[in-house]
Amino acid sequence: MKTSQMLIPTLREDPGEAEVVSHRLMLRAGMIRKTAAGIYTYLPLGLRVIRKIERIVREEMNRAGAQEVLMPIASPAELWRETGRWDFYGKELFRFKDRHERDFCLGPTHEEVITDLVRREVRSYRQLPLNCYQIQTKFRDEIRPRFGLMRGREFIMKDAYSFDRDEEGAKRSYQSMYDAYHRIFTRCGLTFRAVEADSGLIGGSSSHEFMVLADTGEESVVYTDDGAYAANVERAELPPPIDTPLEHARPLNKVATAGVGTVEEVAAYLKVEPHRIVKTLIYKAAKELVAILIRGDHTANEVKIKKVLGVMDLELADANTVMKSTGAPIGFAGPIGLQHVRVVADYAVKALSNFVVGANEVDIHYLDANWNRDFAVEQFADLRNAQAGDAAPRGTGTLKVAKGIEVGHVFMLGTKYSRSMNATFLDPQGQEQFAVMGCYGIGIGRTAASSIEQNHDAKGILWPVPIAPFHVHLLPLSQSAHVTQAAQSLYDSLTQAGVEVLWDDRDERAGVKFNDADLIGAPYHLVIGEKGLAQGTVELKERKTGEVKRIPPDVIPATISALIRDRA
RNA sequence: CGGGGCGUAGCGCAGCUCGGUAGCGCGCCUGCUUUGGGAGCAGGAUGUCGGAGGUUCAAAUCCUCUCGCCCCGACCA
Repeated sequence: MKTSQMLIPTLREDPGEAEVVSHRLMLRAGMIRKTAAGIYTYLPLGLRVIRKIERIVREEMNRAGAQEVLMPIASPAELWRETGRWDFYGKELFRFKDRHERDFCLGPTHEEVITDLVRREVRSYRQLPLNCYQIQTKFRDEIRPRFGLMRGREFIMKDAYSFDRDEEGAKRSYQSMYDAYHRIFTRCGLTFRAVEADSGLIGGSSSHEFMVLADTGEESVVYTDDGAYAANVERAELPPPIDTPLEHARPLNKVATAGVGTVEEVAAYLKVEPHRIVKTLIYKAAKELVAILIRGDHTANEVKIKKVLGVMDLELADANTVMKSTGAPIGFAGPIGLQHVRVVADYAVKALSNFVVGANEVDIHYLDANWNRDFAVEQFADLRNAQAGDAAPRGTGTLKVAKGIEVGHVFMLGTKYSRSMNATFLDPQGQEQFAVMGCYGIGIGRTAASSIEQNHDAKGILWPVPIAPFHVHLLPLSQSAHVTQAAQSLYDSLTQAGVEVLWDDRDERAGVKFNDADLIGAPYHLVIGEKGLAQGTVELKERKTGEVKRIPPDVIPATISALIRDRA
């Protein structure tokens, strides 16, 4: 392709709206443009990358025995009402009505639609296992879309759904998708980690997230160096403390702590370590108020709290509610003397004695509080996020923390959807059974963005060969006849050899071409200049390393084909 | 939804405090020169100042409402 014939609107300056690297570079390289918040148009270069990733995904899905289908984007509310998700999915579901006032939504995921298909078409165990996938645009009206393709409201996703006769079969399907995901992200050139995850809104029993390790990631993962354990922080289970004898309890002691409310302030003011402070978080759990006790240096995990309390809705109480229920402003709540509020504490609190708590009075804290003497704890449980240095849940070692971008997620669904939608088949004994399901997603655009997060430098993108929009950027530095002729001949021979070439045929100065080429990030640049041609060579530059080789034009096609084959 | 910020030429921004001709850089168009890391000179085009209403002789500027966007927190591929 010639640059002059492609829409590649590169930007010299960073657009004001973009914060993270991948978003900035995709805009600057002319790959995407925003149409509305979280909704993007893919320009030719961006689309080429998307298509490359899709191709890899297709190949691996097919290899794993999944079949491609294409479900509708619009789906009727009835299906969603069957599983309860019409209400449960909430505001994130893009809803609309047709001319007859019937409710529809734009699909955020397709468990309902595929299960509806399968319950109609699958009668016998002989038709199972079945695994269908699609690559399609999804819609989720995210509270806060951000970071370009990283979190859009409209995005391209590969979603697959497996149906098996039994739990054993479902596990095999799950494993086969898990393995396929490994191959996909490896082929895309990403550094990633599969971690244990929570199954969230989709539901089901077990799940893994595929996390691309990058500082801009919105997720935190914990892992051990030996690789024996890796999980989303939200998910990582922390065991109860080993029963060690508590210190001798000192008398309870009230102290003035004027104007210091946060753990850091209290710690500094009273000269105690944050881990000797217990913070009391007042939550609204469904209709009732609950005090959650967490050690000062820990953070609460709302997913875990929801599970322990058995509620769906959980939010921190507002200032007024805290004032009313504890008698003091936020920052001074404590478990001692608290009325009409359940008290649930994290395991770590159980191992503490003589700690600091709020006194439910303005500017007052207690020193040397003890849970077994001064107040009643209804239950101790795992309520906090794992953090660096915690003991690993299973096996040996301590946990480390890293930031990650979730590019894929695999779930064991069990019979959650087949039951609620009555998707059954007849087993060999003629008995009706519910199909055992799994579902598997990959964010295609997010995968592209993640690659940029991991592969870029100050000048632009460094695409890995398999997903690069072009393999080679051909850069003739003059408009003279013999340079143009050399470019044409290289373009022809490379194209014939199956190499994808972007030919910068614009009448621009060398600097402009170099800078655009660095920005766009094709793995190889071919520079054709008068000087080189006079010596019978052109320059082959590897974008990533900057390494330059001067090579006679006639051996270029073979050289580049070999390089690309090695890295594909 | 809560908190913070921004909407002025294609892009990046100034002008707003203190009302009075709408500006700068880059890009774009024409010509000449130049041509290995974002050229020089000369000439030129481009604005409902996000929108609506109000105050005023006069509004980008002051007031009210509204829409959009970005950033920080609770959701997810």
